[in-house]
Amino acid sequence: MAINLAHSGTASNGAVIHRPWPVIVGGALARGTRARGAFIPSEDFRSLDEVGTTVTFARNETIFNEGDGAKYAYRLVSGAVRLCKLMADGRRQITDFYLDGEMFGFLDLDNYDFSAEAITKVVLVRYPRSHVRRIEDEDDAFRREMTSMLHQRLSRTHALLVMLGRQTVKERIASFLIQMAERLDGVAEDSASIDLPMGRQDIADYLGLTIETVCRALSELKRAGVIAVPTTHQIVVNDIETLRAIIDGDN
Amino acid sequence: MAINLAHSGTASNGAVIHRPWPVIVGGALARGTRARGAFIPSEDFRSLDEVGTTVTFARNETIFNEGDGAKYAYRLVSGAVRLCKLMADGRRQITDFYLDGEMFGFLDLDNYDFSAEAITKVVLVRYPRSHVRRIEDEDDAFRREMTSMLHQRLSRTHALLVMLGRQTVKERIASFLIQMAERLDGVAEDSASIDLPMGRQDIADYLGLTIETVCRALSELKRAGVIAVPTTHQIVVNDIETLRAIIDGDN
DNA sequence: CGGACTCTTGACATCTCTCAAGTATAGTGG
DNA sequence: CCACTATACTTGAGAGATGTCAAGAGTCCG
Repeated sequence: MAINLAHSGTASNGAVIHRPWPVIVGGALARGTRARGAFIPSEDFRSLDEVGTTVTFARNETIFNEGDGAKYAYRLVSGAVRLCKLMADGRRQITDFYLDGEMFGFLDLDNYDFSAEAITKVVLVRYPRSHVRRIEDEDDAFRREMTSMLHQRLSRTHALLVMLGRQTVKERIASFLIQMAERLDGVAEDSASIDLPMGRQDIADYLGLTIETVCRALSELKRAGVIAVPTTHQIVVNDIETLRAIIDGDN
Repeated sequence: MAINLAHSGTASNGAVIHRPWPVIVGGALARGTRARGAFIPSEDFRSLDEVGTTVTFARNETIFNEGDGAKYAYRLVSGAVRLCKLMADGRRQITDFYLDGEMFGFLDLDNYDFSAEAITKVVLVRYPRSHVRRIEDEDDAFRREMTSMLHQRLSRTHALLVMLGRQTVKERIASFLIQMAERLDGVAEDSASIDLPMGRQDIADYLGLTIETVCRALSELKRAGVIAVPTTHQIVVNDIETLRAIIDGDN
């Protein structure tokens, strides 16, 4: 087995190509596609199906760079992707993570607005943007779906803006954990196990912190019994209420 | 005279209603509507003209609140507006400023995603969203314009994300000043005078800082001769090259 | 089993915030 | 038009939080 990552269950072998659209269990899609901010395709996207090509990227490989001509749009079959902005001196800000089944690269204009990198080994389906644009022109429902995705993105970005500008370290970490629990797992009633595909440095670059600060915050939550950390990439939330309380400003 | 603000020249009297579309001097609109991130209307928006109502808000008045039903879209005739997100305990993050001639409230879904407040006395034209949606359905060019505005907003928000997550105080202030110089003034060859409509607290809430930190950073630039501050709301950039160098990481 | 990488922890430095006082500015009413 | 009061801005001193540097522990993968 290659990498000890969360999404291995979905399959990282060739078989996945026979089931290109993610299977949504329960009523998850109906319940909250937008609320959860996950860009999971609806019926409208099936018209793209025939023109998709399956491609694979290794861990830490670059899928495209900021400023590149936006030739393709992508749908994640398995694995996880980070979108980032780089500063001249190497400082990095991750603007979003994409997980299993989500779509990206559909919304950019002529050039990509940021780089996309594979966090784990990644399998994705790639669609020519020219084709996407044609469908956009022809199909009202598809276009509405795209606009809706753009709104979701903007809304998610605004939430991150508040985190970076006005939240403390504890609050950011708590927000991040709950966000990931909701996106990865879905149902998080009381206790949830989160399998994080990304490493500590990625979390740090997403939350505007250093890796050491992320570690310390997680350790503190562990010490307080709020979470358990069986392995580096697995986090068990024992007490989600405390996490929620932290977000609401109870330090 | 009421308020010592930048945009008094454009007129804050009733006469402005006879000239509802901003007059763009020189080639400013053609040169850089998108590049500058200013949402200045194009021809496509004229179809809205008949249904607009002029309304006025006093300084610090709320135009709408986050979560309110998005009944109207707005175009700023004169004055300045801030969009903000509030946390339960009162912490505030400003996500964007809107200046003279720009449009806002067009892009939200059913409910506004943030509050809008008048920074100065504000004159704006208000359009019913139902009408906007109808035009959107009927007019391809208009719809494209809206999508383009949405992209601009997203791109601007990403830039702010990098500032909040990874830039130092000096870098943020320098970025802010250059951004404002470009948006308010346009041509900033060597030295530029910026008339800031917003106060220090607004700048702080935009850049994720405290008001004291903003003051200190400005004072330091003043001491170094990079800027002059004739009045609180007026900033003269003496040495834009140094500002640019600061952004690129030369501290 | 071993080397490379990632994560964790500690000690210390630095930066930004907090609290507090003083100064300047703007809007109000005489 | 001026004086007054409220508001906004500036500056200082000290506290607290986060970053930096460094070492050690853990984990992954060949």
